[in-house]
Amino acid sequence: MGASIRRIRFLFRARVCECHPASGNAHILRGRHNHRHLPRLLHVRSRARRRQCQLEPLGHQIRARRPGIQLHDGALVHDRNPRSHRSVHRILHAQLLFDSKLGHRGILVRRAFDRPPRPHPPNGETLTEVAQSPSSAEHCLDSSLLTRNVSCIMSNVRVRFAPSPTGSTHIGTARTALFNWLYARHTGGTFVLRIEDTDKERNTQEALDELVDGLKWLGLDWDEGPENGGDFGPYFQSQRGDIYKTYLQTLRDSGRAYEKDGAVFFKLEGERYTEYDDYQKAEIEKVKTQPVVIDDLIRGQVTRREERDFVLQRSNGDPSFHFVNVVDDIAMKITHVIRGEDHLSNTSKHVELFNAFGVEPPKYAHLPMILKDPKDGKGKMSKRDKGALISEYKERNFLPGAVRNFIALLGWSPKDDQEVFTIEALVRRFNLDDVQKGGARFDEKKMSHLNFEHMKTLPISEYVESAKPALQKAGLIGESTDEQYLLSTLKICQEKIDSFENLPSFAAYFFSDTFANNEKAENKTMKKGEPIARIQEIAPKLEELSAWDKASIEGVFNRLAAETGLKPFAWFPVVRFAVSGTNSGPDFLPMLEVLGKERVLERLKRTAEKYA
RNA sequence: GUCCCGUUCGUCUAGUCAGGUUUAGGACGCAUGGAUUUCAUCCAUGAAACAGAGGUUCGAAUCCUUUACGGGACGCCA
Repeated sequence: MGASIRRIRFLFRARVCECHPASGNAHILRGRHNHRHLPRLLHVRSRARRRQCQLEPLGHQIRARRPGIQLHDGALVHDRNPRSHRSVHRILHAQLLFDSKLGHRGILVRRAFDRPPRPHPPNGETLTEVAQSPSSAEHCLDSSLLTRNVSCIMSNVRVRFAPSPTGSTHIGTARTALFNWLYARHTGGTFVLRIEDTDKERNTQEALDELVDGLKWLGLDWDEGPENGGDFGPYFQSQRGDIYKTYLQTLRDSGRAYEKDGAVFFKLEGERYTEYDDYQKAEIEKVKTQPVVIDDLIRGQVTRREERDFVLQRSNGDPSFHFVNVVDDIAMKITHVIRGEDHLSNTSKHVELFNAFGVEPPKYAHLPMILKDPKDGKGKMSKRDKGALISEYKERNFLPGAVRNFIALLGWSPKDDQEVFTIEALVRRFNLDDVQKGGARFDEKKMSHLNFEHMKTLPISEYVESAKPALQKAGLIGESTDEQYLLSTLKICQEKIDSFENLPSFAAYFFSDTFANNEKAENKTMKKGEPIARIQEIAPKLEELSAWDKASIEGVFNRLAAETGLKPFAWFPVVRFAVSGTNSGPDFLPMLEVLGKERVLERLKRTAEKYA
């Protein structure tokens, strides 16, 4: 057992018989898809389902190419190539699709480990088939199994999030934190929070508090760092002065650091010359160094050359960013550095430092920038741009899960059609391989949409809790509000309203008798036809009702409709307007039921008098 | 200015590494229509992209060259 899979190729043949409405002819869609075409496959499936056609799987094969993956009875047991995570997901995902969506039994096909990877496509290869029971594929997908298997190999992963608390927490900052956290959780590694507060002038306690609050709000925790401690502390750079002194001395001893104008500089190796620099507008000393190669998990190999000595310690005695960053990464045994692309050009400095210390640099992953809305100008998103601050979403009562989901999708893609992710699914699926290279632009509409998707699936008890702050802020609920009434109100609002921010205006009339009338709705319903007659017809019948539930209320409207020959619709808008002051809201009958007989009758009466 | 990174519908993206199954897929947004019952909900349908030019190839979104455009860095900020 334990044959390693060398090539994953997911082949699929489907026969879809669809009756084309125009021609009336049945025709056949036939497709063979490799693992890159999962979306296509899903599309065919959903189209078949929509047309109520039959989808007939003709068979499929999975072959694996990537070295270092082993499948053992369908389970992942070994993985040493980081790129192969993606492949593993594909296998698992493919099986899920076949087992649960298509109702087809998954077949895993693999071939011997020692076969040459070429030619492609392989002709006439003998494939060994290993039949999988559907349950075993499900078993593969079980997150704990995946996490456990991956973590036992990758548990040496140590990533850090190293913010500088100089202001409000920015969405890009939050994303860097999230990606680091996801990578740590996905691999079973360690997530370190390190505070880069070497600039005493600009760091504030408030900013630090906000940062910590923001991370917690997003559901991110850290294994080592402030509040939690750890073996590599302290985790505030301002408290690590002695460590930096020691490391600086090492560089001085080896002749890689020198003092000039009271500051300490790093000494690059190579021939020195002076040149006029157009950017500095001055004659500057430069060094002909050997280029350094940055091994970037997202961008591949990036070659860059550092040509000027840079500061390690400022003349006031404080160490500089580049220096402390590298020293801490060494001292904290960081294995992967995941950060914004704006650091890519700094990385050559960092690699030079790692080399000077004789330490292997970590793996780098430079995330694409989040760009600002062109309306707001050009360039990367800044703290002043609309929607840029995490605190803003918190204040606007966005769900943290939705915000997390959205920023995860800013630069990362699961490679299939799924968009709504729980935090567990994110951990399971996240991978640096699937991070985009190009910059992403922030789309507020999509953020709201995702928020709505999360709101819809929230269990009602959590929904109520999440809704409370917004309602309280608007003064609609208080100590005396009946919990049961609140719950039934929110239950009928949940599927209709797309943000808690809009909830007060949407549902004010449930909690207060003094709601405003929507002018447009008033013109539409009260200024034409005979609205008062409709109210006067229905009110007495509703009053007679002994049981106040949806069915009984519906019965009243239906009976009246039968008597008068009108449709129930003749009364609905008028009654809705009378009780709510608008023409939109939750489903009509449940709304009346929740409002209660007393409120409904009172408001009908009030409206009839007002418009008489 | 120098160096580095990037570029698929308006936006987020799939497909690019291993060229052919693609009529370039999905989602948001937009438009139109529908849902005995309003609607900010739901459903259906539609418009909408491989930045340009060369090359390699039987075949290029995919490989190569180049131009354009966008982004980043160039601090005793982080």
